[in-house]
Amino acid sequence: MLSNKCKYAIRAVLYLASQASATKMTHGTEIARLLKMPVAFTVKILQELAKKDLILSSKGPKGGFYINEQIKKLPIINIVNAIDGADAFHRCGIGLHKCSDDNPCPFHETFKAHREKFLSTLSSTTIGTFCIDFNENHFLYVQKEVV
Amino acid sequence: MLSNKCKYAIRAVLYLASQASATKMTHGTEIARLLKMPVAFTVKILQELAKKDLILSSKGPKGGFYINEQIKKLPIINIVNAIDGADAFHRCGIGLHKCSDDNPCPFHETFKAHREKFLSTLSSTTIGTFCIDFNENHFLYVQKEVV
DNA sequence: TTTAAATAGGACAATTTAGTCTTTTATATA
DNA sequence: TATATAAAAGACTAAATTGTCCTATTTAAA
Repeated sequence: MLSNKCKYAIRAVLYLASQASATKMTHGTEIARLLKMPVAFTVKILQELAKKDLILSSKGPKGGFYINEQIKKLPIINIVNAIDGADAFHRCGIGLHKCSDDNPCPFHETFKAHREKFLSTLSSTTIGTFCIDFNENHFLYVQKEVV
Repeated sequence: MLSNKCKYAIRAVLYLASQASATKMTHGTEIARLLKMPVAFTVKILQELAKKDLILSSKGPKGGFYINEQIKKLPIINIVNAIDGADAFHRCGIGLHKCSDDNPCPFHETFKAHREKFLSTLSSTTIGTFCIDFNENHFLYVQKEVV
């Protein structure tokens, strides 16, 4: 459904949200270390998110990435759209491009229902929802083991 | 959710099901051509399915791939398990390996609920369900355009 | 029995995704 | 102002996925 890159992006933004009460910045390396994600790749993703105005950044010492009130109002789906593209949630479950409501594949109904529900949750949940203390919700973000 | 390879596999098996009334064999190249899928890759997938006893094959002239009554009883999920592995339907929506019912990520409930629904459809729908005439249901299988 | 048509098997190539490294630019602070 | 720290940018590398190609084996039928 979502690419690894996109999953990393969501986790990183959720982390930034958890730090947002202090309007504190965290640099990319630190975020990657805390969330146990690949360092250089994480920084790349953060830079991409910043360029697309989904997070904010500041260069130099004490710099890093952060979010503000405006960004807290954005839904999580914006991250998905920015990283995986807007059609990530409109593909047929068995890969038929011509599959549609009018021309449904055998799994169209059930698959669409699943996809749409997940989509609607991502659309109605804002980044601000996750402005809760990181330490309290550690398990939400951190990959404790790699499979 | 499913890899391209797996989607090709499902479409190929659905096609074989549509031909099963005549217990007719179709060779790999023909299946690929009819379903507009990459030829060599399709044949590879068919061979893999045959090796895993999800379809039957016969070498030589007039040979090809086909299914029998026993195979018609198998659920579609068996194809997914054979190609993508059994855990394809048990991964967290945002990639957290430690996410579970006890330790749910923020999207756990909604994602799981509908993933399970899709899984259950694939588990309860047998290959035999698709033993209907190919020509009548052409649009189900054929990729009419490549995006 | 020869031939041609098909699967079986495995090496190989291309593409996409995932990830690193190096250099440049901006900025806080000593 | 000098220095160190961090993002920005882009080239590069690695791994996984998606495919192709070639050779061997089996088998139906002329």
